[in-house]
Amino acid sequence: MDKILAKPADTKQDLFSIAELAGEFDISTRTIRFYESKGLITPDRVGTTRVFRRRDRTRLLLILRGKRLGFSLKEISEYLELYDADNTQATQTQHLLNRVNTRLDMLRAQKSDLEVAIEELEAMQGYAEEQLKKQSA
Amino acid sequence: MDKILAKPADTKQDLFSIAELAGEFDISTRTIRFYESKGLITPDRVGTTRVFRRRDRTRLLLILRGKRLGFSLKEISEYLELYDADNTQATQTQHLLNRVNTRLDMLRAQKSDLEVAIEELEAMQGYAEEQLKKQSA
DNA sequence: ACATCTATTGACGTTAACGTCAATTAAGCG
DNA sequence: CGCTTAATTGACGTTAACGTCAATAGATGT
Repeated sequence: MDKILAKPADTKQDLFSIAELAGEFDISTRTIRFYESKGLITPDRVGTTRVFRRRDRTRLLLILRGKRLGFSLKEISEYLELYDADNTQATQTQHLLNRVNTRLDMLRAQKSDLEVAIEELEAMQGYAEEQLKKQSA
Repeated sequence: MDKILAKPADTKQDLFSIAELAGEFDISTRTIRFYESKGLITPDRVGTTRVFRRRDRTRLLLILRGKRLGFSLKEISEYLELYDADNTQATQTQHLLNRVNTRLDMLRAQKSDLEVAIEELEAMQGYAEEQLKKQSA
């Protein structure tokens, strides 16, 4: 496993080492390199050493959130593309809008699934609490 | 691939073949057997042929929803256990309640992640639409 | 200068969640 | 009763998403 040492995060930093980001997000350096190999992030190099800027740090945040939401790396990479789309040409903007709307539909469907699941569990919770009252009475 | 034939679903059915369920939920029969091998569902047998009741049909629904929400089969199986927990003994009910609450925490965290993602995309949507207006003007 | 971190790359291993294929067995029907 | 269709099991293949390990190169502290 990687050490979680790395430089003391002096506030307002805008360059990061692979170890810093791994420590901050609690993932392995290998995972970060893997994401790079998949084109999800594109750190600069100083010699052979990777140097990460805010952009890739932000991308890592989005990647991890995407994972928490159950999306595959492929889906996440499509999601990330939305963030650096070209907005100078109307047709490009229109394409972006279409893709954003498609994504929104997916996320909203997922949200509605989630809400149903939550309601069901809340019902179970209510039932269980009621049972406990009865049984202790 | 499996044929999507199977019996005409006479309403109020409470027994199902593997092919019917596969067709209805648009998954392969192999997947259903795989879920069984993992203990997620426990169809009856008539000879060697699987016969599914409403219980397993419902479980399939829950499994698929769990998958849409990005949970692993292992997590889903724990989720399913909540549905057939023993509620006759107070200590069991208390355990159930604890596990339900743990699940609820997970789902609520996910929902909050989702809401942030949706807001971000809605902002992008608004921005893109504005751009298009400007460009067409 | 030397040992010690830290990083890089490449090769290979691993787990989950299926799919594909083949050999059998069972069921329905004209 | 053969024939076709449907179902079962087992063996093996596959893809995604990493982890493990080894060899090597740079940077760093003493």
